[in-house]
Amino acid sequence: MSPPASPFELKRAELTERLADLALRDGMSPFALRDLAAALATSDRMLLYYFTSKSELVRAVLRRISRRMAAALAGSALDRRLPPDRFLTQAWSLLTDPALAPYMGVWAEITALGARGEQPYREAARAGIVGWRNWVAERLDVAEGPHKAVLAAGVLTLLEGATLLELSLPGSTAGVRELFAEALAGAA
Amino acid sequence: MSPPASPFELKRAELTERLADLALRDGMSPFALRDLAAALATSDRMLLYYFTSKSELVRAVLRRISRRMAAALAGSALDRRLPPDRFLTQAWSLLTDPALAPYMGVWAEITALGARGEQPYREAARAGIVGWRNWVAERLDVAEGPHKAVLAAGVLTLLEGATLLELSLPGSTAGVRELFAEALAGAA
DNA sequence: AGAAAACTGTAGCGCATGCTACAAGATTCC
DNA sequence: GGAATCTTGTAGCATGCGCTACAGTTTTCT
Repeated sequence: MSPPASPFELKRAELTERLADLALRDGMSPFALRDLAAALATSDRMLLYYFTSKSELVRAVLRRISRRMAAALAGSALDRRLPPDRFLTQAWSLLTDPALAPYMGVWAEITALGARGEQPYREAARAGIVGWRNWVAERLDVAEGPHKAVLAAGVLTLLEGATLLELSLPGSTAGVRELFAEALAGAA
Repeated sequence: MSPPASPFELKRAELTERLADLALRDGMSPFALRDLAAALATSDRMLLYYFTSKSELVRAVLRRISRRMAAALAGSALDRRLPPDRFLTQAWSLLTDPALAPYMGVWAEITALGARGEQPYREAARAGIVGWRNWVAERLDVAEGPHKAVLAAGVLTLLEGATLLELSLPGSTAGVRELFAEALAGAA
């Protein structure tokens, strides 16, 4: 899919991979080049050699995480079209699953920092939202049209709100999934 | 409501007030003592004298903002009980109003930083969620009981998701308010 | 083999941060 | 009026940050 991949690019890719691990574990905030280098048993000098600047490094890591997340979602049980209420239930379970918690944590960081306009997070947040919306839309078993777009945006709104609330105060959305599954089933 | 208020406390309160203005305008991230001091025409030395440490300063500002927001909401048109669908519509308009955008921006920062476990944001996020939920519950014209709690949490989930999505990508929740207003009306 | 290019280690610059030491004014209280 | 306390300015410490200069080593190419 890409040119033969030079040793430089291979190494850079490997570093990006391991940096993504760290970001998913600890978040993006405590990203300091020296600390990252220590965790990877290299030097900050090396990181800058392969990424030229920190913001470029962050960009690469965000891209990597986004791709990983897309892969995780693609490989999940949610691989076919479902009516809105059933999709909501399934997606809700999926996104609040502990296995995806690291991703949602990073996503929370991105949206909040992006909401404040900070680069490169703003850009990442916008791209993420569009990606999420498409992901939802592709899995909704609903006739194409404006209504479907609104439905997708609505489901996304719920999922976004729920993951953030659950991250901050676990249990604070108990029963909400069922509430809206019923509401959506009724509206269909 | 409190002891006579020493000059010290008065000055501290005034500083907190003006710091809250800055936080609402620029967010919490670029909070550096020297910059804040310059903006207030004082010195970082003074800020530390009145707040003893930066984290205490942040805590004071967050409290102040929370109180202001509560006051703004209490003084809004949303002062009586409404059925869920109508409340949702009204609250949605209120919270996405440009006048409240600064508050929602800070709130986004709090939730995201809190989701990552950073103090004092985590604490502030939890308190905020509980406050929001109570605010919603007090205005829902619904019979007391478990269903009301779920309903309040559901409305909160929608509002939380919508404000974040709108901050990151304005227009991304077009039509969603009406969608759920109908759904909630139907479920009642 | 020798030149050129790619890679990596060491050291440190310049800047920003939260915070402190110290002392000088200002205010209060007897 | 003088002592004690409250308030404020100046200067600077210690640390951490992103990043760079420079030199040395390794690899690649002809």
